[in-house]
Amino acid sequence: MLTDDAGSAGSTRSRRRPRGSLNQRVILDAAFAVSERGGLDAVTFQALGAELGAHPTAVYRHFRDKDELLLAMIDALHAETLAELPEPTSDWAADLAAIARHMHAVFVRHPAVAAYSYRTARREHEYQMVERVIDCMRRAGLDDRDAARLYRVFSDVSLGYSALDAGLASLDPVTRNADLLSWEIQYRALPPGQYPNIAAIAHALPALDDPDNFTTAVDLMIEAIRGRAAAPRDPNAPRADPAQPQAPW
Amino acid sequence: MLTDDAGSAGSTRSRRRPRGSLNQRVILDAAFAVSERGGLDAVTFQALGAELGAHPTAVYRHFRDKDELLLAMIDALHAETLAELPEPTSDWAADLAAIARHMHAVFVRHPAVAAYSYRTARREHEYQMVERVIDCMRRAGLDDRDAARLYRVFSDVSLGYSALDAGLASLDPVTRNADLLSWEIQYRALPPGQYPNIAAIAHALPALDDPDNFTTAVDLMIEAIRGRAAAPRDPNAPRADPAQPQAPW
DNA sequence: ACCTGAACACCGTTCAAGT
DNA sequence: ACCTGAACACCGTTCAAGT
Repeated sequence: MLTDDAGSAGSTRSRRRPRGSLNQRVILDAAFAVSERGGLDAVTFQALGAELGAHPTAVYRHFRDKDELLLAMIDALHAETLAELPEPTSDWAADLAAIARHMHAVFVRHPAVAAYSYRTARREHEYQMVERVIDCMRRAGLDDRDAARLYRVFSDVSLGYSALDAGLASLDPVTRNADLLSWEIQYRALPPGQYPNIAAIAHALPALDDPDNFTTAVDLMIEAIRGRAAAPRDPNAPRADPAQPQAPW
Repeated sequence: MLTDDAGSAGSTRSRRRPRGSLNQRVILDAAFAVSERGGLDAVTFQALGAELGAHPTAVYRHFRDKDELLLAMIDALHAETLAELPEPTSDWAADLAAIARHMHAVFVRHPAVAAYSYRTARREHEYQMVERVIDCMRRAGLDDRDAARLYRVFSDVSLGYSALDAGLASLDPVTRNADLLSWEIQYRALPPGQYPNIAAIAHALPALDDPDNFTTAVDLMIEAIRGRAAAPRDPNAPRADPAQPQAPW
């Protein structure tokens, strides 16, 4: 005997939601739905209210503020990546490439949120991603110090590059095409006298959004990690003072 | 005989600006001043008006809209990088590292703007940065196709990583410290049974904002570029169809 | 406990009006 | 040509009130 008028007339989303049916999961789904249509800027409390069939400020009962909602959306990206990731194999390099490729794919699929993902989510699924990358680094044969450093660098490069590609993908079509075309046309029209190197290789320039750019970056990182795992550490590199024992974590 | 009341009382920024003294240069300086104090969100037309001693909408005479202003700010970052960059030497690898390091330094110095720099500025100073990076790639001995691809990847990694670090730096102090501390504390408190690899190398984890992270990323890229320049191209890699001649750009 | 209504102090952008 | 004033359709967040 709810005041629910489902099935009758009314605009697309104005169905009234029964009391108590609002929760973080439902709100997150609504936030992604809105962001997919109009970008992250479209994720306003008013839009969420309309999408959910609730009052705009009802969301405040479930997320302290907008930042809290954003961090939950970022963690959802990590969750989606993990869900699609195949089990680790015996090949650390292949596993590392798979992690990066899947993360990139998920980010580009949800560009509006991904463009904001320089924030540390500090949530469960982010921890699990970290765990898997460090696992690869240790299996590569790196010592703790290199494993820790290169985990961080590999993750940051993958994240930063994915965010970059997502940022491009999340632009409104008009702006994005202007950015993309500037590489197809504008750069090839630059005066060769002033820009001789651009002119010389303009014929080979990959598109700004060529997905091979990212995979090449990942390949380069793995090649370099392989080299470092094989080579002995540079004796000139700064070292932790041996008089200070390692902390007992 | 201007209606200028300089020197008398009045609030910090309310000096009235003489007609005709507004231009893109002056507005850009004001925009950076505002963004340095309160982040990019603080760069509103009202704030610009107050900073300039002019009506908020006066800016519209000089920039079509806010996007146009933002792109000009990004190009200003490239200009600042170029201004601080030493002349190229005979060592392409050192030159490449210098370009990346200077760009990163400028980005972290202007974090609010840099966090938005996934946009292609399509302006003079961006062109000059591109020219210099491609120059290094060609001096490394790469053929046109590799020079073009690796220019793009190296630039994107440098840009993406710099934007990531800038994003972290541009957070308000409270939020930033929460993100930073999560690596100092939260990650070391994770259950070792569930996260064995994190636990194993937690003692060696670099800080989220450790500048060596970025330089390590640059070093890895250069090591891999050096490897590719030395090695003959992989014959199994996909190749352009030799029946299709190169476009005559 | 969960949600709504109304209010507050903001935004970017447009457009007619002033000088 | 350059700048101002007023208006429009929005924002996130707070808080008292309803159920």
